[in-house]
Amino acid sequence: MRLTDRAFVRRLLSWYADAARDLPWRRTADPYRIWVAEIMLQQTRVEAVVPYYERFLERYPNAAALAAAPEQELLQAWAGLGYYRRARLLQRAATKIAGEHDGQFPRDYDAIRALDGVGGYTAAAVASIAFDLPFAVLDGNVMRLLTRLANDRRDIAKGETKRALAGRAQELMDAAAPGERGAFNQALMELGATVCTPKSPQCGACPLARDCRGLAQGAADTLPYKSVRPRIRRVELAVAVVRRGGSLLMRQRPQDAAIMPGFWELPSTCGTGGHEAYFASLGVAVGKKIGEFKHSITDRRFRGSIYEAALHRGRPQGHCWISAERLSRLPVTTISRKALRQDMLAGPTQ
DNA sequence: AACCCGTGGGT
DNA sequence: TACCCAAGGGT
Repeated sequence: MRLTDRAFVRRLLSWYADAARDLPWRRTADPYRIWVAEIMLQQTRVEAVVPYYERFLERYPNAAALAAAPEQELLQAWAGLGYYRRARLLQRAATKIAGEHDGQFPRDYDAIRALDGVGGYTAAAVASIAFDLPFAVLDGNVMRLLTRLANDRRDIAKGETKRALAGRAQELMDAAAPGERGAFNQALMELGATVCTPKSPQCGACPLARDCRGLAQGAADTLPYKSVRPRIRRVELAVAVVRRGGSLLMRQRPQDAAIMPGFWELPSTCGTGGHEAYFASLGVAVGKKIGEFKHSITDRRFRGSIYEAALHRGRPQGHCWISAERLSRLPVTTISRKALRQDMLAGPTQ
């Protein structure tokens, strides 16, 4: 007996009613708060978002407050969450809401989709969760779930496959009743995130297991198939910690930098060999190595060495002395925060 | 379509 | 250790 789409929806919602995690953004009906959550959740795990979410909303409780935020303060609130373009696009969209929409969050799909930083996924998520509109989401969780259920071995890196899966997700959404749309989308993603996981899926706890063709073929954990493999670039990095009293020598990344524009960082240079020469050109004398760190940024793998250092000449071009007090209110790159943490462990110098 | 953008946790 | 990949979007 084939599972009808309506039965699929009912079984999934029944499971979700019991199994849904209690998450901060599930305790509100405010479209602004739901939107902020969805932006933070883009390519980012729930556990990483939670500590940022409440703090961010306390600071920026509505679109007008977000639109008015100083950029450095906004980036500081986002620092460590990654994909920093999201923060700027979020603010641009908030300005649009405060202006063009008169402070009212747009209530139809096309207007939501037109907001900066909102693509197909986020527009469907906000439209369904905040306004009960019948738009199906398609994210990594849903693709994994659907390909496993159908034992579908098509390549999810291809647009054609994604369009087909989006069509299937929308068919299922069309079987959801008014009042169920937001929960249905969240239930699909929740099942993908907690049961139908990429590795070692918990098929014994899955409400759809007896209708899963991937499981029947013993192949659930080999799906989905994705052709593209990223190529990894390895980068060596040397970082200098220069202290003067309670201040640190820092520099600000250019506004047009590809990575982390506008963020503050310790003086640093790529490559293993020539870091002394580079630091010398700044007037910085490198002392002993006080630590190491690792860090990944998308396809780059940084291995860093941290050096204690001193400045003899004047303050080098483009660098500033920043007190710890002021630094706490500025956006600092994660690499520099890791280096400073290591420096503190090595023993705070004078 | 292909490439770019962070970060942390799981295996 | 090395790799995978997550509630994606912009260009």
